[in-house]
Amino acid sequence: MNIDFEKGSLLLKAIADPTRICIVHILSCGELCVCEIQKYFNVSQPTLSHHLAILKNVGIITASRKGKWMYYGINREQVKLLTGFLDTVFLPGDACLCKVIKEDGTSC
Amino acid sequence: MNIDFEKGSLLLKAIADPTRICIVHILSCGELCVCEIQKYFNVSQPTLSHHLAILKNVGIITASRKGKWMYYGINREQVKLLTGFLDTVFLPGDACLCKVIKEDGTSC
DNA sequence: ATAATAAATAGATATATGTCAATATATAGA
DNA sequence: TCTATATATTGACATATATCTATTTATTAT
Repeated sequence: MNIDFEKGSLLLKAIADPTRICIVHILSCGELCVCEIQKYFNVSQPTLSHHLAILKNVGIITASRKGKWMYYGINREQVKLLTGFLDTVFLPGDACLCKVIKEDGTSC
Repeated sequence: MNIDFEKGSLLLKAIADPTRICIVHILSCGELCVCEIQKYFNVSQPTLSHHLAILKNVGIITASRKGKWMYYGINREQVKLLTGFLDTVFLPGDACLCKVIKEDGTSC
């Protein structure tokens, strides 16, 4: 069970933005369409769309069209992957990469 | 108990980098000096110093000089703050900001 | 078909970030 | 005090990111 720091970083980067972390917070109570989400923020529609695309690309939110509206919602499975990743990262022990040295001499 | 998305984002940004998340992982087993940490990575000494400074600035790692060496280690309290922040962000319920609208009409 | 609404894409721009080489600072030992 | 070692700082540069306006695409209703 190797830790994928690249993948983990992508997940973290996706939520490491004030607007995006607030988006997922708002969505944690249930699905919302873009125009509903937008009421909570002071950003343009394209900017919001951009943030939603970033969150969706890493799988932390889902998107489903219902008529004219695109509904976004939290993907709890991916959230679990994220928290699990963090747990592993901060867990000391025999599985830590400080015990492993790769061929090039490094370990990460 | 308000959620500080700006502060949370700073914490997340600090670890949302492949090198830095690996640094904290390595440090999770115990304190190490810079030259020991460097063995695990393929980056220059100034670059590593820069990453360590970022992690230290948000309080996720500590620094203590011992003679010529600067030892860095995990700050478990700050890690708890981070995981607690994430728990709150993803927790649905009455405390969610989707129920709150500020004066300017937004909520985040 | 046409118009209206919802959302995404394209293109531009300013700022932030990660990296390195060169240099400076700090500490210990001779 | 001089030298060697450990780490930090500076300055430069390329890439990534967040944001906007303008436009396009998708869907529904008239």
